[in-house]
Amino acid sequence: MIKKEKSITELNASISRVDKICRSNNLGFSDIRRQVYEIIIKNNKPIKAYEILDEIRNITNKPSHPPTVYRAIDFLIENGFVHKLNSINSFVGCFHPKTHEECYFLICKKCNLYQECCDDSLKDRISKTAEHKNFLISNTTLEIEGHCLDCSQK
Amino acid sequence: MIKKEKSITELNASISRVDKICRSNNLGFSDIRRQVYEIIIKNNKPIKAYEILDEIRNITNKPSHPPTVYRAIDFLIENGFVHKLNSINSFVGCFHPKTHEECYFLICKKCNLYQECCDDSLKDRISKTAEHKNFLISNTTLEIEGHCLDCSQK
DNA sequence: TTTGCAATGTTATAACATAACATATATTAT
DNA sequence: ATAATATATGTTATGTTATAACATTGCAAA
Repeated sequence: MIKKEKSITELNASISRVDKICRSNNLGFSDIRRQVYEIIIKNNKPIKAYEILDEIRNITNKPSHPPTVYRAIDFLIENGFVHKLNSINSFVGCFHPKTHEECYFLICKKCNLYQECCDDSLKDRISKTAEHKNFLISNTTLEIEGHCLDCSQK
Repeated sequence: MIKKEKSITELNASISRVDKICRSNNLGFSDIRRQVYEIIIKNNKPIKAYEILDEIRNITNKPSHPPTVYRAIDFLIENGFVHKLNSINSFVGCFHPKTHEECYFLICKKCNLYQECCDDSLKDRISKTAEHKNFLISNTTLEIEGHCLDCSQK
């Protein structure tokens, strides 16, 4: 998928963007929440809750427990800073929070990298499909698994 | 969603359709697999693995264990007779196995009923999106959660 | 008839997630 | 400043979902 690692600069930009959003919306962007967010976005690939927990334990050298991580994740998802990939029980950062509600993904089974694929025509098509069945969407899971160009060529 | 229960006739038709497909493809449609399939399709709503397990235990009055159920489910999914809804860790029957690969769903959060929404334009849109990113699809999860007409009117 | 294979039984445990209650920290109203 | 309130975190325990690993069974081909 040739997804280069995010630079420190990019990561910091993401963090301060989230920080700013939190300030202006009166959301507490606590140390734990920031740490979890940072761990998720630093990781190039979807990361699992217990992997995050391990990282936290490594960083802080204090006992940490699942609820700590899951609570932070909940906060981050609620506010659109992070997405859950249901098909692989993993989490990814959102690099354009608040710019759109739904986010769709391509997930490479081989290299484990992912891409967002949130184009409007797809979104429209999904809306129309739901509309046609008189269905009121609250959230959409679209996860396309397969192989990225790189991996399918090997 | 006003989804009426499947009639006995419809259920039997489904079962014998699967049976036929299995025969002609040399797939063993064993008692357990048949039972699990039947439990899934009889249930109007998405059903969970452990709920299936409970049913099996009730029916057979013998000790049954998770692997039994999961193995049957795996078989049924592999052959397109059943789908997993990743967003709610549940399973639903497929009433048109082998007619198309991917299957998309509308899931009502309130009444828990679901509908398939496998229209071609949606499928095409997804294919094009993946193509555009040079991505080779192996399987797609599209689950739209929200409220059906019935439930949104209440 | 034994060898091989597919399916199932069984035990144990891994992986994912939350309930419930205690404690701490921040905010606000007095 | 202080009590009252709300928000966030710590901690223990447990609930839920899923699989590994190995034993057993039953059937079919050699």
